[in-house]
Amino acid sequence: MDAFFAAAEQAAKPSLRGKAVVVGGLGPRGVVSTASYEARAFGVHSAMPTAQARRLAPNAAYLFPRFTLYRSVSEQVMELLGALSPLVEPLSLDEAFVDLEAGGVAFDAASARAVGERLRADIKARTGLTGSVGLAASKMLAKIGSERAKPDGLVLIEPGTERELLAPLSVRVLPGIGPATGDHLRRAGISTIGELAEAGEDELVRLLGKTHGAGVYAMSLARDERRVVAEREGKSVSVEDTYDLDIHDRVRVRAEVAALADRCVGRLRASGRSGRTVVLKVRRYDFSTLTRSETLRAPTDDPAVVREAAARLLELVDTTGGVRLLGVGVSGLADFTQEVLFARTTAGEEHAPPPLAPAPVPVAAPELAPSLPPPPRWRPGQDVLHAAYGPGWVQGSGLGRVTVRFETPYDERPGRVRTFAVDDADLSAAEPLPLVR
DNA sequence: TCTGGGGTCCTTACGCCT
DNA sequence: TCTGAGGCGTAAGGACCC
Repeated sequence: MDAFFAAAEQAAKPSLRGKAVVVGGLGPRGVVSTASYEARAFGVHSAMPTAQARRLAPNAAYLFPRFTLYRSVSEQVMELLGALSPLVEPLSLDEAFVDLEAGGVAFDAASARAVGERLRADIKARTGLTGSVGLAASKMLAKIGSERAKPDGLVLIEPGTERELLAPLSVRVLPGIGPATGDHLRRAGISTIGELAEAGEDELVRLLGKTHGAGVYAMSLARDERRVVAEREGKSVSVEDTYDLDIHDRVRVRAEVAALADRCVGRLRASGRSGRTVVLKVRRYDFSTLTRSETLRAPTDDPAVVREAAARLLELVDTTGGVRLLGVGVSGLADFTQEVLFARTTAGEEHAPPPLAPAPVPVAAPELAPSLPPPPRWRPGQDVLHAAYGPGWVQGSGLGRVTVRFETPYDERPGRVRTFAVDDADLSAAEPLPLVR
């Protein structure tokens, strides 16, 4: 999908169509998730601090992400992909690999192109948004093709033309070559994919290590044998928060870690899984990041167990000077719940692991501890419903007032703007409307 | 007012076991 | 009994991706 979050917001909000839109964190430490193409013209791009974006594009609309909307659009698109092939591998909400051969819908360049164009039309009709398609013989080339197809295009890489196409491109277009590896290679005098191929496998292995070097060399020759795999199971679950101001108070740090542990377990349980390794992440005032982890004797989904492990890990780290980020994660995921696991071990195993301390055998599902106070009520971009004026979205709020624009995805023209007291009884939060009726 | 949140994978180091 | 190689699990950090 092209500029996915920003495009979805423009589709939802007629007044933003054709305008610079920036979606991301809006706090003092926020970063840009997605900039509309109009905003990119000002130099705004993903991962840029929002503060910097505001300097470059002060008149753009700045919106919080609305993941429920993006997820529902994503599901619609994935459904269309599923109709093409049983082999669909989602990479994120807005990107997926599809094995057209396995779907039996394409057998040559012409039929693949036809399928791609029909898919783009279907995506547009179903979601109102544009997507780009890359067609090629491997994942790597399909991905490079789709990048070159953006926005709103299709690129087919003919078999046999791959190396010629890759040779002049920057090494940075290859998946797995980021800023660090890119710099590393540049210092070795390698900046294009052609130079990568010329350098040879031995040299790349020497520069980048065995796995990475060999992988990068293969890609430079357009060799990529990775299969499209559907339904990959997640391997970890984590939750983290960056605070607007560094936290210095150790008591407060402990409280935040406990709350994060509960949120993490909430998500773990929602996915019906349990985990064995608890990870605490701390980013200090100077942006140095460290992790501490502890592996339990058995997987757990008990909030108290995770909370206590995280608390123990916190005691291993020095937070004087302040912390800007805290995170709690669980990895080593298993499908067994603790109850099932203990039922198994007590049933017959000779060397059943001793129970965790504290004894984790839950009688009833333990309750999650209450979390911290919710964030401010009205966030830019948020959907609202007014008793008299109907559906709209929050343009901004402050000084006890909230400004709302009343318009829906189905309007052709921008809607009216009105301002209310933040606690106006007629105004309530609402769910996003579908982009297409 | 520099630098999010959710992930994956790889490398290195170390202790332990065979 | 000593020594070494190799495998494995664990821990920590870093690169990368969207």
